[in-house]
Amino acid sequence: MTKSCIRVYADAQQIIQCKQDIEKVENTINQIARTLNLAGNEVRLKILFLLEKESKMCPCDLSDILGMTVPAISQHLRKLKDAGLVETNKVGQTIFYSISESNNLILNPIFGLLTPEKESAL
Amino acid sequence: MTKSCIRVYADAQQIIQCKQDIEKVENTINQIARTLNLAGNEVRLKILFLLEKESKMCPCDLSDILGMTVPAISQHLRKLKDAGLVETNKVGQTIFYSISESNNLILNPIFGLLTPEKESAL
DNA sequence: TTAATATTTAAGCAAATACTTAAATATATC
DNA sequence: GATATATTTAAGTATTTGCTTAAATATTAA
Repeated sequence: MTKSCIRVYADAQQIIQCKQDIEKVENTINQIARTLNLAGNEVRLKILFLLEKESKMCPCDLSDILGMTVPAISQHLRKLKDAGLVETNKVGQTIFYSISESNNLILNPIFGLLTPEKESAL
Repeated sequence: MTKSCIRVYADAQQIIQCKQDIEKVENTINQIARTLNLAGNEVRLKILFLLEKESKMCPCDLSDILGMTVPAISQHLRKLKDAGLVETNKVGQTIFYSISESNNLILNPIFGLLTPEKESAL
């Protein structure tokens, strides 16, 4: 990164403006990226889909449904919980996970794509 | 994965139903996960945001704006192009990248979150 | 209290990721 | 044709990721 772009037709003003624009949304972009990164994994997206659909599930059930070991599921759930995407409710020795309302703006449009009507449009 | 869940209160019918439901959306989920995974990276999300905003940009400009080496940018662009999220238009020795229309359903709601009004709601 | 169930945590590891630097390719200009 | 610019490709590497297995924790039931 010693030299910068010296394209003949580079629009210096546009580049300066874009730098400012990016800086302005930097925090928001990073937050969205964090959420999308979590949802951008097959297993976790399935977990989120199931929680959205069934409203709550325990690690044991998710393990059964997705055909994966309980620790593997548990570790995915931990990531989702750390990021605030899901929340827990303990009942006896069972821990029910459910979608937390906090990241709705990001996740809801994605869930919307998994309804029968929309699905074919992809 | 030898034993399956034998929770006392497990709802066997629900689990069977969920397995079928997941199988039905398996392909769609995988496709969405692939796109979200690409967008779920700070650098790539910024690239997508800039392409959406400026309609087209070359690797050199993106390198300048994001303060990263050209090869680093180029490799991100390649991933986005391989997935069909962006497309290219060569003019002389400059290659302009732009958002491809194909994954709009997934990406547009995300871009919507980066407008001044919506941003604060996150 | 002992045994079983539900879940998490920890350690280990193979694979994927995101960068770096150097070299290759393609186009434009002199 | 020789040189400069724009971009890609390739090889190397440190870090992250997602699993595995084994052990720890917590709750229930006998």
